[in-house]
Amino acid sequence: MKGIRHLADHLDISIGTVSRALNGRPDVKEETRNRVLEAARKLGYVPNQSGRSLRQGTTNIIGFMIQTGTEINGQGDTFFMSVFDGVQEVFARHKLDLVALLCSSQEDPAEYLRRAVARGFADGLILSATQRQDARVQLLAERNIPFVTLGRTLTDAGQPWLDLDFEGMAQASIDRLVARGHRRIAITRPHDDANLGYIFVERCREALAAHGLTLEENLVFRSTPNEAGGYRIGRDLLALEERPTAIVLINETIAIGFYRALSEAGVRAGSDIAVIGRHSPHAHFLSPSLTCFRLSLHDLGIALAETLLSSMPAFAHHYPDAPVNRLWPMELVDGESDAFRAHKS
Amino acid sequence: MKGIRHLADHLDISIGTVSRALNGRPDVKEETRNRVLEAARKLGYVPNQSGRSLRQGTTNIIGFMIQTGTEINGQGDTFFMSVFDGVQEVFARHKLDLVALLCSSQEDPAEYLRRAVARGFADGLILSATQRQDARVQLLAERNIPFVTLGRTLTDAGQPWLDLDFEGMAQASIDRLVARGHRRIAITRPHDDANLGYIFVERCREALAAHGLTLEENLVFRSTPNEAGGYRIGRDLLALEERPTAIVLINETIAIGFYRALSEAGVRAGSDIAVIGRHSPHAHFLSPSLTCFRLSLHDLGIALAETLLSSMPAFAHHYPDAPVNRLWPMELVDGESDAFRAHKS
DNA sequence: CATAGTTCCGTAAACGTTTACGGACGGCGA
DNA sequence: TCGCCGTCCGTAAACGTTTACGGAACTATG
Repeated sequence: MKGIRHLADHLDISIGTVSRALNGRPDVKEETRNRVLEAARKLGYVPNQSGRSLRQGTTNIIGFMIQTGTEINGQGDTFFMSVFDGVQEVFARHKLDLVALLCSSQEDPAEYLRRAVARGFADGLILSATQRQDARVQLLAERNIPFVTLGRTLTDAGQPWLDLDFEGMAQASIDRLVARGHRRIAITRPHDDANLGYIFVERCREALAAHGLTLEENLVFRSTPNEAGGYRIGRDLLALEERPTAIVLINETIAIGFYRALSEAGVRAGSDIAVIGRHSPHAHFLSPSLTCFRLSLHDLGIALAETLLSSMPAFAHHYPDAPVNRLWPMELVDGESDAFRAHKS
Repeated sequence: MKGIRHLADHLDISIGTVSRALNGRPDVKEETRNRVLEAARKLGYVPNQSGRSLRQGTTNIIGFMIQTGTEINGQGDTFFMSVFDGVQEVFARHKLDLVALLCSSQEDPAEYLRRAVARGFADGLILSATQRQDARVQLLAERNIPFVTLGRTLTDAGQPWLDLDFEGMAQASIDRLVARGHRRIAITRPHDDANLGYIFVERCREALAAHGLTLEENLVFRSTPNEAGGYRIGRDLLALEERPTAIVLINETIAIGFYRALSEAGVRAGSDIAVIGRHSPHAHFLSPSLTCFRLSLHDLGIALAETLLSSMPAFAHHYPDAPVNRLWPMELVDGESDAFRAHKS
């Protein structure tokens, strides 16, 4: 015999009382409760997940969906590891468990998600790597599953979202570079349909326009969000007849490949071209160090968790004034890579 | 009304038949089965996870435990994403789902695991970031939960494991460097109790001894497995009175920090010191490119999955001759960083 | 002492599945 | 015609919990 019945027999009380004692119900004598808790600890009893969630229709599990294989999320492992840690800090307070739902690169993300929620796997979801048109959003909204997205989509259904402030990044980058004399500024965007690319490019365009400049389409580089993509951008940029004097890199890891391409051509960031990128653990350790936009991933995770919980009836009262939608600011950190000043033409 | 009962009512048959039809039992008429499958598809029916696993005591879920927060796993950016993808390729054939069990940096890994298995969360486990003494191994062995570890421990309990061939890496690195005239060779190891550190150091020592050389203790650098750790190693190494002429880096990401430290001192890998490291997506894109040990992470994931399944009674017959323990070979890929030859003294 | 209220606990139903068991039905051979 | 076997399906129990309900034992109040 296993489970709660074992515990009940051992203590010679009924399973109902055991359950009530463990769940902190008021109608159980304090002494009895202590006996139960003690025995549970000693016998290493932990309630069976399936039994519990079958009965009460809730799993106490929150799923963070990520897509495996590389080149998809556009973020490194360390990105998610840090975010996860922040999320869990909040969830721990509510006895919620975080698991990562891993969608294989072989499977359609929306279909994967449909299966996961139909099985009743999780009480809530966190979605990342949102595409511009993202079928997952509508799916969850229809099913009334609480969720939050890391990244806006065009198909938002009123769900809470957080997103990095790419508008702010675009504005600040362009402003700084223009102030330093740059007129021909290259930018990058992801190769896929990620919404952030559209947002970033448009805001760069506007920011340039505010300075009386226009965004040249051949200075918008599209690439996979990895080192190879950055290398490709570097090669393409260097092959231009008229090189831009500055570039803003939207992804974390592409700087390394970009540097390599420069290096092969004897060009040096900071000396021959100004480079602004995104922070990652290696940003400070490149040579020259990367001027980049940084954010606290841990705090981002905390905010994600709080936003999600505030949309779940059972937890909302703990987070009365959590904002539903939030642009997460990034901080411009000085490095050596943007030291190059363009001559006024 | 929901679930299988809904489906049964809709088709005007009993729930037992529906279940049998869906699960591919033989005792159901082909025509009935097709009607059921069709209706299930149309209504989007997916069996409830809790009900199913409560009844049959199995979840069809395999958990891959990883520890969140950074500096813990000691792997580079996309390491896990690639491994996951390989694992899933195998699991998909058996309708098994892979989820990542995320242990917060605030929680004791063994305690976390104890809770997870007691709740009956997963049918099997994959453990990574194994420490030299790892309480998780004994825990799972006692409870008779099928599992495989990525990394050997001293407390192995006869469970299947896979591990990278750090012996081979040590041997090949030392042999190559010695053949190129190096006599004073530095090596690195993780800061924590990870078993691979012990293995690697000892094998390097042996390999050196075979060439009549001794491993100097002050040339063994211990560091966190990240860029900052690599930077620290570089600084410490450059501060030595007598610098080694070569170094072997055991972690993936430390090369970037190491390069930075060199760069600040006007020293260049490949020209002034020979560097051998571990492959990661950025290895080819550093300047100079990193001579490193590479492995197929996707294939490693496949092997992990197969090894695990071969130890699970329900699946073992599919993998009759999967090796229980396996040293996974790494391939030495030429780069520019080890071009430096030491003068014979 | 009678009554009402409170405190605590046992009983049993319910959650959504799977599956052992048995029954209905039809085909077949003797 | 009778009995047997095979095919297909319905019935109900079981998995491990939680929780509504009711009842027993006390306590308080009059």
